Amino acid sequence: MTDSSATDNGVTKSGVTETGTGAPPSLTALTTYLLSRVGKDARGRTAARLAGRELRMWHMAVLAALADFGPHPQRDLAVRLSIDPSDMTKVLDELVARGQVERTRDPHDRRRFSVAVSASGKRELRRLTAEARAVQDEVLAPLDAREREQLHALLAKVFAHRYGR
Amino acid sequence: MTDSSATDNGVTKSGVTETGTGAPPSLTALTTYLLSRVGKDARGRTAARLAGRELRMWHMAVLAALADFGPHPQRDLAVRLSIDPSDMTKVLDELVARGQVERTRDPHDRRRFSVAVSASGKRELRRLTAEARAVQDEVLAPLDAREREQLHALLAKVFAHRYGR
DNA sequence: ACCAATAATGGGTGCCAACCTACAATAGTG
DNA sequence: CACTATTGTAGGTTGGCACCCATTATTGGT
Repeated sequence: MTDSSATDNGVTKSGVTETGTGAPPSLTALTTYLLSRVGKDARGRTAARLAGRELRMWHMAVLAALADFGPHPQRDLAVRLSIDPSDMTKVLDELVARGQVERTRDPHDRRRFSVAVSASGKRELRRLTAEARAVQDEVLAPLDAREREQLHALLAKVFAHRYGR
Repeated sequence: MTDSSATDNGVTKSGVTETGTGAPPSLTALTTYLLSRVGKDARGRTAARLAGRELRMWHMAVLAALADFGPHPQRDLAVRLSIDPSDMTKVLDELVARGQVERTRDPHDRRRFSVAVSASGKRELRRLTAEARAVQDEVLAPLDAREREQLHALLAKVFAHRYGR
């Protein structure tokens, strides 16, 4: 209690500073800490790659959602991805400008747009997922195939519990 | 290729909108996607709790580092945690104001501060880790003890590969 | 005694994600 | 038709995080 581990870091007795370099064990002991560090790293790396193609995460998410589930009313797309409708507008503006999604008025309700991914959008999505997988290989480098499966399964379980239906 | 899964979401034929609600499979298939989503969630929740105590992540990291490794020269502390020295100054200002860390001039090099955690700081850290563990229980709820160990071990391996030593 | 390097600080910048509000067009409802 | 709700849009705010630079005090070297 009085005595912490007390390495008495670098108190420079004789002038030489020996700084430890690792992360605090009381943090790395937390699974959530590792989770957020590694997750942030992964996110950062993929974001960097997407930026190389002038895109951000939401663009990819939108393309993926449309490719996976088919056309959506714009609003429902926002709901599905839990993004603010006004932000969705901006993301779609950009994707439309690139010709990667198409906004068409729903004739039965002219307030609504039906949003669909174009052929070019699908191609883009394929490129993006390729990049993402490359990042994945970087990040999961120290794990062998079986370990990767395990990790994926565990995360999927956690993910499904809160976000999956 | 021509035919996506095409659920033709909510095209409102008769007025009823049936919006799917899950995340796109082509994303959830990526381990890095799960990693960043779950990680972000974990980070967000803990951040929220810390905010309840008027603190942010860096404050906790600093307290943890000092508790784990003993007093640091301020600059080395910044290096260890990979934070900009000027930002470290600000974080420490706040912790000092709360009486949770102590800045004392190193008598052998009066440019330097030696930073140490106070008793009150250690108490705070204990509260914070308690909060963090609570969050962890929320997030990892669907996993049993063995699965949690597995997950932790896998993440630790990944983490160590880039950040450790 | 002088000079170059270093520690800490103060005061910025830019970026991004999340959120919020007001508004115009359109729809359904009594 | 009058009224209310909904859709998409425009615009702006906020908070965090990561940087970066100029300045000041102090050191160590020569």
